[in-house]
Amino acid sequence: MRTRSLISKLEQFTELSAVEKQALEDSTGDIREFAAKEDIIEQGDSPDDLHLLVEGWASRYKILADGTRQIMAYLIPGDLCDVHVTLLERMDHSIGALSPCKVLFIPRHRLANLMRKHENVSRALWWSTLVDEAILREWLVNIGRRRADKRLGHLICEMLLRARAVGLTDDGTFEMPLTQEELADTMGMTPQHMNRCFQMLRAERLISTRGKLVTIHELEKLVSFSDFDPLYLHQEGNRVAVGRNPRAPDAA
Amino acid sequence: MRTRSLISKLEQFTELSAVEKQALEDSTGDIREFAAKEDIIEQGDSPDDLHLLVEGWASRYKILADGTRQIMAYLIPGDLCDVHVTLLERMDHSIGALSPCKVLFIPRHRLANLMRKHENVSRALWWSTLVDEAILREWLVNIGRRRADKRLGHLICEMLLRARAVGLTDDGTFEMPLTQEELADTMGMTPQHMNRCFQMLRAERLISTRGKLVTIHELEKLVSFSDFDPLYLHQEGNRVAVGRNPRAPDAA
DNA sequence: CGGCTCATTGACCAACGTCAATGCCGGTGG
DNA sequence: CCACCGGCATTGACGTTGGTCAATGAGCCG
Repeated sequence: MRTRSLISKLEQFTELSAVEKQALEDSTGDIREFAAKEDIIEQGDSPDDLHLLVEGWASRYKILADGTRQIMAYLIPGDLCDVHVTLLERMDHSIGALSPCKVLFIPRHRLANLMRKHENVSRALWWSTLVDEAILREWLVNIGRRRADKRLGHLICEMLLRARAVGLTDDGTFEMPLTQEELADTMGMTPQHMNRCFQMLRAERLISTRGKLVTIHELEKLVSFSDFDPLYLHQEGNRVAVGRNPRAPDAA
Repeated sequence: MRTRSLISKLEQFTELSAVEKQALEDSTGDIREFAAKEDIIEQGDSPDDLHLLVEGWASRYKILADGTRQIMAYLIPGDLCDVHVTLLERMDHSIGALSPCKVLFIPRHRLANLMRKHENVSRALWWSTLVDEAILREWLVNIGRRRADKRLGHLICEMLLRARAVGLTDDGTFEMPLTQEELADTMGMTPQHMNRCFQMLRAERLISTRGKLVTIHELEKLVSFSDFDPLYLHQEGNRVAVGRNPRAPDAA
């Protein structure tokens, strides 16, 4: 099942029948691999296929005139890169692999068929784009109104819940294949300051790291430290979910 | 024509036939007025009608636990407040009037009919939500990566172009019915600092203000000062548009 | 004339950026 | 096996942007 993680995510919104799942699976095309730092889609492209991230992490980003970068979204397995772009002639930003990635290509016409035949799948896909937008809004809040250390805490909470929804967590620990520089470019700061933030969170015993593995010792403490409210993720049973794992990790 | 500004905006994306325009107009319901600072939609609501802003400015915002506010979008005439919410059970943020507003209510079932019958209108409406999302991404870039004074300059450029698209500008001047505090809550700073930013832009002769009227003396200077690239607004003939008025202001 | 909201000012301070090293670690060629 | 290299993490000193606090003014309205 190459669409396992997508389905796992969509089922947070609505139950899908076996037929629907199969139809989704049957709509998929090739899988292509991308190396870390490679672009999956570049600004100016107008891709013919929908891109589904199956493995690895990627980012939506823009490069400014002065060469600085702003990352506007993280994509993890189960996330779609460009559900919509058909309507805008060209991408106004790029999507790049943050770690080695596997990307599933879904020809647009097959997607269109799928969505026409399966109302339920169609709604679930739209739901996922609405959640993406909600996440974007929350990032704006995060950058606009929270201090650097809380900002990092907030992001870590979010990524834990998102990773959990696609079965990529092991209790309070998950892999976050990002450099501190990438995180800095996400949260509007410098790598040096990002580093200081990590040290604060570690000193407060809110998180610890080993390589790219992050572990959150007591999610509730980090949640309240970071003023995190999972409502915006629109995950079913959200509030309950902060505390335990709502679904058994999928078998690999 | 109560949908004049919406149509004016949509026609940046595609020409609409007289029949389509009429169908859009016929789908509308009541108009309601809101006073400045009044909420049009509150967090937690799940509205039955689509809300189209016809007059005045409104904002999408969230209030944080510590009482601070983050504004995540400005809505001006022609903008839709909640094209989608049907799919998410409840609003994860509020929409409030910034100035006295007139809001046109469009019953969801009529909208659904309209979109079913008129593919072209449907596409135009989706296009407008995609543009909203693109704007949101650009705001993230703005807050994340630009210094306070450029941030303000960037926003002013954007609002000029958006206002122009719905016939609300008079050359380089337009009404921006916002307090400095609201602007500060938009761009992640304090009102005091926002005030300093205004003074910088005025000192550089990039803008001047009289009451709520803002005038941009030479758009090109402000554009380059603010590192503004109108691509993200996905307005037809964008690049040309920075400089002259692409359409004659609609007769009132 | 108060009383309100909003704009403006100035002194001071903290968060965060800048600059310039240094350390760490995994990978690679010899 | 080991020296070296390159990318990333970390550190410290110091500078700047923007926040805080506390007034003062300016315009509007009953």
